Amino acid sequence: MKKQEINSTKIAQLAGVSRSTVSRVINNYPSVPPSTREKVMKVIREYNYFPNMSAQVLAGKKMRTIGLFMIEKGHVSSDATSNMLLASVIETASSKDYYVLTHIIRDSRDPESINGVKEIFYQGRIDAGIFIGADNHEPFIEELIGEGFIVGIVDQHLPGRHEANRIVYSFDNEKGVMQAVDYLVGLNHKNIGMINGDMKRFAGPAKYEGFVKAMSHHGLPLHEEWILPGDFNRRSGYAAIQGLVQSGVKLPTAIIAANDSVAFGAMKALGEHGVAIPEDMSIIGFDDHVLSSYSQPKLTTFKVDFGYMMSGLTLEIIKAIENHHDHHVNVTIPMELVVRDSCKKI
Amino acid sequence: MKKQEINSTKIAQLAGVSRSTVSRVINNYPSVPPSTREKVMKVIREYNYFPNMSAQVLAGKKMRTIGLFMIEKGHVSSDATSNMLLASVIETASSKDYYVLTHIIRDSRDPESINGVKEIFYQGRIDAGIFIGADNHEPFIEELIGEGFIVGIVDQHLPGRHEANRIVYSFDNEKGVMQAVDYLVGLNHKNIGMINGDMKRFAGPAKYEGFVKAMSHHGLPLHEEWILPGDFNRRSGYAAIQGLVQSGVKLPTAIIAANDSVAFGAMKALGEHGVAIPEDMSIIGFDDHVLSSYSQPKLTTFKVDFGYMMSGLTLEIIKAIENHHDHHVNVTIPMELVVRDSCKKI
DNA sequence: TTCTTTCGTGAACACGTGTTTACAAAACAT
DNA sequence: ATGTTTTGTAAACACGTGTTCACGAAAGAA
Repeated sequence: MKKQEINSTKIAQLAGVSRSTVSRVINNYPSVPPSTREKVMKVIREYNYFPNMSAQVLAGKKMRTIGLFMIEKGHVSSDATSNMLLASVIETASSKDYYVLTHIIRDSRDPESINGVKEIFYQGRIDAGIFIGADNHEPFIEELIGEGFIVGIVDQHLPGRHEANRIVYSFDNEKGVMQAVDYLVGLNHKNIGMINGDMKRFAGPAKYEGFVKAMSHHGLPLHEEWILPGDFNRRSGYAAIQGLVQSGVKLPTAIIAANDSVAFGAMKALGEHGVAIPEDMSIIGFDDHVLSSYSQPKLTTFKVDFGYMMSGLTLEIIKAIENHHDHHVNVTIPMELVVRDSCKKI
Repeated sequence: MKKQEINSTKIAQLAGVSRSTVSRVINNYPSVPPSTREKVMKVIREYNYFPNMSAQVLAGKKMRTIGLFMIEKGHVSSDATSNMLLASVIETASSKDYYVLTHIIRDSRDPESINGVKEIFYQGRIDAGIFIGADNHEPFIEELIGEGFIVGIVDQHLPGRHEANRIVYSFDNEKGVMQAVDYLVGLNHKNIGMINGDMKRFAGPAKYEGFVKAMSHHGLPLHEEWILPGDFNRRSGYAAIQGLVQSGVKLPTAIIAANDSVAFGAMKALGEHGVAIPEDMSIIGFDDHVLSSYSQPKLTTFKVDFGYMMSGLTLEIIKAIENHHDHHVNVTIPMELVVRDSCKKI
């Protein structure tokens, strides 16, 4: 392990200046004249010298590293989405000369697991952390914010919570569902049901709120038996329809699914019961999953720009790191209806 | 930014011992008696103290961080595979208390791009790096190994290259293709063609070697016009078949594709020309892509265990980091034939 | 020319930790 | 009771860098 033997002292000796001057050259101090600067730079380039990061950080500089924490509650989300989220964060960070430390949280209720996360922050491995897939108001995240760490959260919204160092980016789930209801009403639907997602996550309650508001706005009654629980998974969509059919109640003419996976599950169950889509039942999803344009029929859904979201969040995080004064942001991003073949005018 | 105000000196004062003793407690020195240890640990826990990583590294400890470099030559590989590779590395590293810094290399021929990679190594941000998607004998990787950095490479094989600090894990592409030929010969095929992958990558030449060897072993002639170039992408499989059909030469009765994507492209082109699979043409792929069991017909292919590969590679990398003596490994992993519906006895 | 200001740079200190050295106190052996 | 080993801990140094402070040299002003 003979590497890393070159340091700023050696560079200083070779260039015939003091170590301070080397440091000034590296950090672009204007006081050093061009002749000296070039003399030092020549040696630096020749010896492939890069300042040691640990020493720089110890001396007060930033790590230039962002932690990316992906919370995966049981369900393995090995789909293309998390890949895109990750790529977007990495590329955006990279463009600002920042690095990304990726970490997977298998179970955010396991003390051992969250201790590992706290360790990363307290050890000073990262300047800030981004959490993906967190429940609303996850205690250990609140604790980190309370300790003064900079935290970015995706798809979460805590009304009234605008503390320093909390950067929140969310999609406008509420307005999305309202738009979905508007669209279905425009197709003459009056009996509209919903399969929601996990109510502990932000998107669940938000979508519920939107549904209630929109139905009330159109003067339509709310049938409790058509508001089905789910957890954002395909299986839960399947189970919701199964339960609904087996309960024997009249079916709605349209269903809003919390996301495309749920919609796929529901479509499978509906197919098995001989309910034709969109002839007998219109269905609308969320997220514009890659498979949505391959399903049978092609799924009408809402397109959400994950790349835009993560890029914006990452830039805001970097701003928070570099600004001394405390920084907080709460951005809501609209989604866009993509009309395909799963809804029909009645 | 009031955090991180707690350090080992404070802990020492609060526990009524010297800073050295605190350090000894943290690093599990046997010389400190249980009473003292407990006294110190109590304060450490109470104040949520974690040693500062930068200071530890500066004092000689390891970063406990592995760089994961994903080389993406133009083609965006946003598929499930890279996600699994990443997850496997992170989980394995995490189990040994190591962290992963993920970096995307958009173009490994761009000097700016490779300078960014070198910077990560030379700054001491990582103890070792893993490269995914590298060409054989990529110059900047060789340079890093030459500098004494620990490097892990996936799916590469440089005969005779067993230098220290080079950890190579590859699938046995050569034997895989030989097995494929054996299987097809067992189905009475004699006219066997191949659509290969990028010859600059390891898997390309290895598969070609295997093909030549196996055909010769069975005493079958090598038809040069049936050995088609490709680059591991769906499009290249499509183009290969298009070219073959348009050239007017007699078609083989079976084709070995470099991977499943290539096979899918080939199947699409064959379908467009009215060639039925497997009736008129048998086809066999590699990698057991998630879509392979959904294609029409379901694709016979070779299953490769990426998780096993990355996990093994990561563990070996950690061994190299922690062992003082130089370490090198070159592991070849077999693949397993998965028979589905795309090959037929003639 | 002499005094003042600007410019350039070296010396010294700080950051937080691991480790080596040295030394006192306790335990043991005679 | 005295000499010897063991045990536990404190003080000092090292790691590589950024930054402050002070000071000499050069440039400008009177």
